[in-house]
Amino acid sequence: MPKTKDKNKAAEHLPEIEIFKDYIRRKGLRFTPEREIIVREIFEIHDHFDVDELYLRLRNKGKKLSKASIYRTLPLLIDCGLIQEVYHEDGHMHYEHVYGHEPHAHVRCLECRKVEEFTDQRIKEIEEHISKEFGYRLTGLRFELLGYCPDCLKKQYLS
Amino acid sequence: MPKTKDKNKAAEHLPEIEIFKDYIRRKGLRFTPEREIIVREIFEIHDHFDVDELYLRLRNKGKKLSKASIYRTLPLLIDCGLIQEVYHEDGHMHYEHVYGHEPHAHVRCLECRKVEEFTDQRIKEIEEHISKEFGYRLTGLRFELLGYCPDCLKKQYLS
DNA sequence: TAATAGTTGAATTTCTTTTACAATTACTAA
DNA sequence: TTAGTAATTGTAAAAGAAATTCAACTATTA
Repeated sequence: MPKTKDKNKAAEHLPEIEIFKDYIRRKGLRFTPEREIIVREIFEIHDHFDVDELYLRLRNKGKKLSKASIYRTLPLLIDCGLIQEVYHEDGHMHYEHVYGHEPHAHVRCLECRKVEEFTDQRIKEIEEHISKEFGYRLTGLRFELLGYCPDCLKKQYLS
Repeated sequence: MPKTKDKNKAAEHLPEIEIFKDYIRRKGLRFTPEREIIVREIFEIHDHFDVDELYLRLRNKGKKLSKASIYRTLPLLIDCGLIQEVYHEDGHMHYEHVYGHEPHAHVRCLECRKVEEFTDQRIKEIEEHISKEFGYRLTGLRFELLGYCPDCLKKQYLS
């Protein structure tokens, strides 16, 4: 078997796909080609993404599936804990991977609109505190800090 | 001057109104009756709110102003730091007061959809850390924990 | 008091997301 | 392997939020 085939094989066994398949079957749903294409594409994006970006990436690769299918697949991926809504901006929702990512916060510059990620041990501590103290079973978090980045502060847009 | 008059007077000097007025004038904008009505109503709501709720509250009080005015006023209130977007749910944005409120997190139950607030000293510590370490000037934060509340866990919806 | 510039409401538009429906297809069990 | 069934798809339409256009109005300034 040629090497390239091996590579492709490896790509087919993304843990995300397996988790999705398990979820789909547990729910009595169907693992369709459309869903597979969408999920694979999402996990090739290594950044925040939105429906339009995902749709255009697929179109550019010649995959002609409808936006309706994307809109229908996203809640499934959220439900099985693979992705989550991160923030609503420019009139639509933005998503990010969850599986394999540590809980983290986003710092957003209100001037240049850049978003940076950072982790802090205290985020987990707070989660644990809430779980134990309030009796919640936590499945996700969104943490966003808003302000102005050093570059924009330097450029004297703001003082 | 009768006591009731004093009470009303006091209500007129809400610090939020003064902050809004200052902002409006600093920007060369106008403090109109519509804006005043909207801002006063917002600060009579002591909870998260959305455009529709605000609009209906005003309607029920016989204040007939347009949703367009609400949509136009909210960004002003966000810009001067009086309110912020908290979360996007049910297809629209929800807001909360910022002025006079300590930074806090929201815990949302994905089953009963209840939202609880809590504070934690570590939230401020993280803010300070980001400010100092990354050189940001921070103006706000959103912190949302998602999961299942003890009541819903008990009801065996989930195990 | 007139001129200027910001604001309002109503209606319209834009855009995101959801949904209805008929055709199609994945899965199940014989 | 092959029906039978129930879920899924794409298309188009619908629903809904938010932004915008525009003429009438109004606060502020000169």
